[in-house]
Amino acid sequence: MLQDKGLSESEEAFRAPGPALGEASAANVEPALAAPGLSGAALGSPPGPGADVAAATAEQTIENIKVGLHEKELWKKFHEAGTEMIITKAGRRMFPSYKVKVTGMNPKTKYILLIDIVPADDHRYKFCDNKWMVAGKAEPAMPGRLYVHPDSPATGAHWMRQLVSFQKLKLTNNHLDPFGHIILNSMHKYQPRLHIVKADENNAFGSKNTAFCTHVFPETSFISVTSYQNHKITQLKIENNPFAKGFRGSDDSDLRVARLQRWGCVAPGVGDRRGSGTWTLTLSASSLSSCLSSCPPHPFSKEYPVISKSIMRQRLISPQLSGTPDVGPLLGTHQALQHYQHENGAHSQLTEPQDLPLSTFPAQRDSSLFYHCLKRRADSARHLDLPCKRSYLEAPSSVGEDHYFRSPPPYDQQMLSPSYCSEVTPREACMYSGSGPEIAGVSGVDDLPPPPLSCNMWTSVAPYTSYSVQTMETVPYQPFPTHFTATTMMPRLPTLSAQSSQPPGNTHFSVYNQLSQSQVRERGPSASFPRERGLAPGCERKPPSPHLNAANEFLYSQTFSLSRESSLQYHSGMGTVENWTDG
DNA sequence: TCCACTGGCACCTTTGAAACGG
DNA sequence: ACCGTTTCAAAGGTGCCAGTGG
Repeated sequence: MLQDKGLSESEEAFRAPGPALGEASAANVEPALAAPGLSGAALGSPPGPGADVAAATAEQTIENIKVGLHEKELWKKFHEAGTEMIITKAGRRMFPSYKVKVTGMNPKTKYILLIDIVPADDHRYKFCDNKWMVAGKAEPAMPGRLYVHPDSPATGAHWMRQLVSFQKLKLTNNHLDPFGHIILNSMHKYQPRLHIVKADENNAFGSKNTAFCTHVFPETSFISVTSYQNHKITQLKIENNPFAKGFRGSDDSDLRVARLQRWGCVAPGVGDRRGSGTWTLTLSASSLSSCLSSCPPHPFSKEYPVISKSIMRQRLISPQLSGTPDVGPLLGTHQALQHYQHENGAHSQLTEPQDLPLSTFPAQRDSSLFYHCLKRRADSARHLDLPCKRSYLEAPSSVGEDHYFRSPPPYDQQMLSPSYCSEVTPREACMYSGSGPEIAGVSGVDDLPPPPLSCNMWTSVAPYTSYSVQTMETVPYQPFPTHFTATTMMPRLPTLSAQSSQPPGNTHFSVYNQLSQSQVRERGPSASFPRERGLAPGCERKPPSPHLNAANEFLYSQTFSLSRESSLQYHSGMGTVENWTDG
């Protein structure tokens, strides 16, 4: 299902100017790729000598896949300021957009790449005193959805040929979103995760080599907002997003604002390009004129940073900002504080996020690397039979994006979920959901009844911080003997992780999964699940490909497969763990 | 009164079809 | 007829802002 559009999108992203891939990706050059006949350049072209290719690809398993975050430096900039993502009813793209460079895939094997966004914690936030503070307990999570890359499934060669761009992913706060956008709660913190699922036609889900891996880049975490709270984020967006170019200060009025700003003359009312601003003019005409005349003219350059209206406005609002004579010292102080916290591990002692700016949260994970591999051994291909997932959507075909799926819910909340489809509304936005019985079977928790599937069960997505893990600077392959989920196991690294020697920018989490043979055997027949009940016309009109269904169901099932002991797997490795449950 | 949220706006980039020329 | 380039309009992505409602 290679879509030209998606391909061009990826190609465009690959050619787009900007920071190169982060160090993490640079380090992700796989030995397999360096094998004779399989150089990186050769991946996108017909392979070299067959023997070499065969030898190289034989070693390329799911755990060898490396993912590098594109524009890592940009992400880090946002991260340091506390990334915010606008969510709207109609859906808003993420910026920076999620783009990755993938290496280490088998060029001939088909993979599905998908993203889900899970709560980073169970707090609701508010922006107070120029920093994010906890404002209470999180609201029930929105129905989890997956965004499957439109190129999926595609061969490893395809994915590795160019950047994989998820820039068309959209976020919404509309609980009844009919477009399949990822639904989030405003003022909550989230963590995007990338899943790579093996989906080769000759090796589909259920075959003995089925596996998937999950990659988490802590610097991509963000707080969802309906309007920007932090002016630094606004400014970063304006400066870096081409679509926001219209808000870059480039005319005379903004020049004047910048000039005023540089000399400490805050003059609300100037710089409004459309004349529709409502700033209160606090400077007299004479003082304004004085400021203007006393400020030296300057060209736009980095030396004279552009000051947008948003900065002006927010500085006026914020007492801390309004008295600041220059943007430089302001930002410098903020960054210096963050630097201090990082350098001294100060934030590692702060257990109450209320006291922390957003930027300090991710830093707790920045210095740590989580990596795990789990071989999946399945002797049955029963779950290969993946009928069309039910759809609760009656979206027009033009907007029926089959690359959106429901995201796997957390294990613990699934178990507490009410019955399936009990409160499904016609416009319920989940496009395709997974199925239940096999999921329950996979869980391996035999004493627990299969969780009745319900849309309600998706209304809660556990924070990926539900389980703590230790710092792991090395990334050994480590088989998981028991049930495992990528959804709920996203670790909150212990606070001491900030003291790790691992550079923050070099780390991300990778989780590799593979079911045990016995687990698959215990799976009940898929047919036992009433999939077709409540099937919406939209599903029939545009059913997802079996691969996408499989991806969804696979991840879905992995969610259910978590058992308590699985979280203990995080104990293995280096480092210490204070506690394993999120208090 | 506060503040999260919404819809409309202007500005901009992107995209794709049409027009044009070699 | 084909191909490559240019032009242009529509579509869509931005942040801003006044208004709304809980």
